[in-house]
Amino acid sequence: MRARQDLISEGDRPEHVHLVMEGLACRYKILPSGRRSIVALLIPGDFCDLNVAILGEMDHAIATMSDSRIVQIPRSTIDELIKTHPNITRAFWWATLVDEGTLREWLANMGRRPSDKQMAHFFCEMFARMAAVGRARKGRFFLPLTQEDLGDVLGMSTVHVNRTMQRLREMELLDFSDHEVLIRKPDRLIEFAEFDPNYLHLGFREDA
Amino acid sequence: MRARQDLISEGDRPEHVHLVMEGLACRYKILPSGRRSIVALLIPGDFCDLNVAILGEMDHAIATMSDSRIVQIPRSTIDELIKTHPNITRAFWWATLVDEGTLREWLANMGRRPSDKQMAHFFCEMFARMAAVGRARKGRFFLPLTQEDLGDVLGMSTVHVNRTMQRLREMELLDFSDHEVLIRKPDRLIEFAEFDPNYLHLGFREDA
DNA sequence: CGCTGCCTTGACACGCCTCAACGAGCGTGG
DNA sequence: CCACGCTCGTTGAGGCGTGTCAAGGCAGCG
Repeated sequence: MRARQDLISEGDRPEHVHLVMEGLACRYKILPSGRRSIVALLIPGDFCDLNVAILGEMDHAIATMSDSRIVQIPRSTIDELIKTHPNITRAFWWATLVDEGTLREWLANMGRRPSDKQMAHFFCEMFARMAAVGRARKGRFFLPLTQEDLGDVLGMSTVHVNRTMQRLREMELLDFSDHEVLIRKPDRLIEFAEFDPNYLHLGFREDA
Repeated sequence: MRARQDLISEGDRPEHVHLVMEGLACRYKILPSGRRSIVALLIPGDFCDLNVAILGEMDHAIATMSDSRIVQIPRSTIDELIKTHPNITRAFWWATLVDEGTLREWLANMGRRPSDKQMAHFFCEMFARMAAVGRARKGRFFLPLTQEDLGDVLGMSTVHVNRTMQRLREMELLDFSDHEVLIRKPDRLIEFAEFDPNYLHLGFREDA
C-alpha cells in the first residue's frame, strides 16, 4: 500500500486481519474537534487489528505512514486457529497484551513527564522495537514521520515538537531528519528518558 | 482487602489472577521522579491481571482505592481453561481488548482535549461502566477517589483538578463530593465531553 | 518556474503547575 | 471531653511551559 492511506476506518467490520510486513502504520483517532491523536505505531511484525477478530467493530482507524507491505488474513482463518490451536491463540493474546503495556507506558509518559523526556522516551522505545525486528543498525533507523505526526503521537503542537527536538539535538542525544533517527549517545539518552524496556516484554519470550 | 493496599507490585510474578467483586482498584505506575500515573480503574467484574497468565511479569502495580472484595484464581486454573476451553479464552481475550480500547481513549483524551472536557469525559466513562454493572442509580454512583487520585488519572495537578471541577459544577453538569458523583444533566455532559461509548464495547456483546 | 509540504523562528497569550497557606472533618490519645 | 494531628478540599499569587498565530526558508516536483 502507498503511504498515508487508511487501512481501516473507525466503525468498520473488516473481513480481514492485517499484518505489517514492511513499512510503518499507525492507529489513530480523530476527535470531534478535528484533532488527531495517534495511539500506536505499527512496525513490521505487528498485527493491526486482532481486535476485529474478537470485538467485531473498530473503535479507531489505521493508516499507513509510509509505503508498506501489508498481509491480509481472512477473519475466518483466525477464527479457525482460535478454535483449534490454543497455543496460537495464546500467542495472539500475548501480542495484544504487549500492545496494552505499551499504551500504559505512553499514557504515563504523556501524563507525568516533561515534554523533552517524553520525546526521548518515545525514541528509545522505537529504537528498541525496531532493533528487535532487525530494522536498526548502529543506532540508526528509518522513521517516516513528520514533526506534525510526532506531535499527534506525543500530544503536543508542531512548534513545540520542533523546539523540543532541537533541545535533544543540542544535548547531543539524538538526531532526527529526513525520516531517519540517529541515536548519538544511547546510554545518556536512556538515562535521560528514564527508559526501562520491561513493558515491551521483548526478552526471549521466556515468559510466554 | 482494606483500602489503599497493593494487590500486586511491578515486577511481581504472582501465582494468582485477581478479580474485583466489590469496591474499586487501580492500575498505576510510579515514575523515577516519584510521580504516580494511574492508567486504569478497575470496577466490580474487572480482571486485574490476566496479563500475568500470559506475560508472566507485571509491568505495573495494582492497588485498592477503597475497601474491596477480591477473588483470587490460581494461575494454573486459568492455564487449564485456556488449554481446554476456547470460548473462555476468547472471553478473556475480549476483556483485555476492551481494556486496550479504554487505554486508547484515555490517551487521546489526555493528549488532545482541554482539561475540562477531559475530566467530563472521564466521568461519563465511569458512569457508563458503573451503570453497566448495576452500580449507578439515577445518575449517582460511588467513586472513592480523592482529588489527588483524580489528578493522577487525568495527568494534572491537584490544584488544577480542584479548579476544573468547580467549573464543571458551575456549569451544572455534575457534582462530586464525599466520594459520590452526581450527574446533573446527562445529555449536556455527554455533549460537552464529546462522549461516545463505542470503545467500551458494552452493547449486548453482539460482537463477541 | 511556481507550486506545495515541511521545518524553523519570533511574539504573545493563556493554561496549568508550584508553592504556600488556611479551613473543615475526623480519629486518636491525654 | 477537648486538644491535637492528620488528610483532604479550597484559594491566592506568580511563573513557566506550551499553544496559537504568523511569517519565512528550503527542497522536491510538476
